[in-house]
Amino acid sequence: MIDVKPLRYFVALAETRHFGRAAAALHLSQPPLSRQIAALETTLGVTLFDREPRNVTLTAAGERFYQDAVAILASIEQAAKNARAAARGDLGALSIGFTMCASYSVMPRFARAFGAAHPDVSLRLREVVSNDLAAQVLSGQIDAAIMFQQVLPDSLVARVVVDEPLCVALGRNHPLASSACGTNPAPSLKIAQLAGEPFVLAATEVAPRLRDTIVTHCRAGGFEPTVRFEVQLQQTVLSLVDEDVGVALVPDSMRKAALPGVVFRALADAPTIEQILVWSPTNRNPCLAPFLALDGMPRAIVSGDNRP
Amino acid sequence: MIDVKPLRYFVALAETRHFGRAAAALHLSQPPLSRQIAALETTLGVTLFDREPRNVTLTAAGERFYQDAVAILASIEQAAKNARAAARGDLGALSIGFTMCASYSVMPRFARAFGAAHPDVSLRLREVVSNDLAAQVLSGQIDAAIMFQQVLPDSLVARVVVDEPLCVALGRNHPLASSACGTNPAPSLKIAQLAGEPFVLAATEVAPRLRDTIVTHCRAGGFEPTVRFEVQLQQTVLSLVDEDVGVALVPDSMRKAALPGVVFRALADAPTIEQILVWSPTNRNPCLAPFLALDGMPRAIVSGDNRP
DNA sequence: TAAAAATACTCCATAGGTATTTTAT
DNA sequence: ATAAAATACCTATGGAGTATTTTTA
Repeated sequence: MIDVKPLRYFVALAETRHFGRAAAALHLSQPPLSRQIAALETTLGVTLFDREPRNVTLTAAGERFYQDAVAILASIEQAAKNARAAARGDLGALSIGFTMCASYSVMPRFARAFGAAHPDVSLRLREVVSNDLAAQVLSGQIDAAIMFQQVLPDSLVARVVVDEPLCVALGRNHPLASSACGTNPAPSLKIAQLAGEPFVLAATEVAPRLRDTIVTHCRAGGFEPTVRFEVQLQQTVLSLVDEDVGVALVPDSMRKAALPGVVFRALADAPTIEQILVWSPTNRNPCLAPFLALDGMPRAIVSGDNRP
Repeated sequence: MIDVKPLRYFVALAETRHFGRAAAALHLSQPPLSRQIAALETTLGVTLFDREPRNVTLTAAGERFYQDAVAILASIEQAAKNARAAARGDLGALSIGFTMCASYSVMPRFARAFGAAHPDVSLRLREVVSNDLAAQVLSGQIDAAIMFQQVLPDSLVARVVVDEPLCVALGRNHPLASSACGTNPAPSLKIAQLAGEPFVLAATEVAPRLRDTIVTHCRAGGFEPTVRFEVQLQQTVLSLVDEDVGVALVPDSMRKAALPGVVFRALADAPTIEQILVWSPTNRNPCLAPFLALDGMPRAIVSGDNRP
């Protein structure tokens, strides 16, 4: 296998077409250059230069080899740069899993900020329905996840990235929806006003904390919510409210996902629901640290160390 | 600059993830492999492997460097192959200049045969009007030329590639054209029948031998041709005949370039005109020899040695 | 404790230097 | 005759081998 040194010598000679000057440019005396070139020609089994006492020229094979050699030397330089960039986290890939609810709150902001700061890192965004995100982070399938606040394995750490109030979603024809008309801003609803309404709720296994928060708030208002429909996604919650089959408490950012038949109203003394960014502190992906260090990334630490 | 040896060692280790087995695969003992990898990491300023006593794994930077290293090693192999192919004349470029007249005779055949036998040689075909082809071959602008037979500089060699009879080109309304009707094959014309006709001829400086041949043949038929129009290209000769402004003797292969108003007729005792392939015996382009050795390439040697 | 990588130390192959010869104009 | 590349010969760097130590699961 041809070595890099002969390639560098060859390129220098091809460019000067003079053994003495090429050797000088290489900080080398002339004889070793002659020997290296001769050895290279022997290895290739090809004459690269036509030598005349005052005229060294490339053969056709030499011309071709020159093009290739220059490209090879450049690609070696580039490989070193790439390795360093990858070690810094400036080059590579980062997989982020997130519940679809996050796509209305922090995810777009993170994606824009990270993409601008690290254009050579491929950000692989994985929307998921179920709540196996923590397991995926543990197994290394994804580098980080954004999900509703929940109890995590000890080996994972997390940070709150969203803490938003819940609001009320009502069908357009619901009596409490029309009471908003004409008033600006519409007055907050009190949770007690929803007593007896059929509720649309996310399933416990998908978003336990969200469901707990809603149920607890209803109880504080003096009633037990009637769970008419149980779904997985907040988007589906709204689709059902849109059909006027029930009411719901949803994260405020879901207002972005408004459907024609859905009216949102603020909730007095609204409880908040947190979304957290979860990762493994043993994660070796150098792209993760820059992601965690993003400008505008909330700092609140939920548990453990915040360094990967 | 990183050397090839460390790259090979790195790739072997990346693929086995085991210093001992990688060293064995490299026909090497383990310590030098450890040292080379450590030196590579120092050079790059990057950790490529996470070493645990029973588990060597690539870091993110290592994964990236592995991709690049494999590509580099492959491109070095390829460069060596390319150089050898270029030396054999299987890879490169060959410039052939030719008069446009040749594009109706041998050029297409040569191009097809050469392209099939040497798919990686770029055949650069240069159509020219004037007769400076010999000068271009001498100066190295083109590797070979196809032209009408003519006197050449001593330093060039040539070979006849076409020797074709002349035929008569007449306007459709010419009396001698209509006499062909109903007879198959049309009888040959005798040159004496063209006595007194206005002739369209190529200029002496463009195709001296062709012009000489025509004039000589007319004289043998007992008349001196009246040169009404003098042009550079045989294509233009036919355009003028098409307009019925004169008659012409043209190489038989020009029948392919028939225009609507042109009728061709064979000529009794037709003189022939040769086209030659010209090259410099000192030409260093390895692609030239395969071209000269093409199957179906006529062997007749006009002058000098036929080896470049 | 054991498998495996890192380190210590030695040796030799080879790259590079100096002096000289060869070569082709 | 001369510029320039090739060759001869010597030196020294550094890569590879053997033996040993260190590491951590």
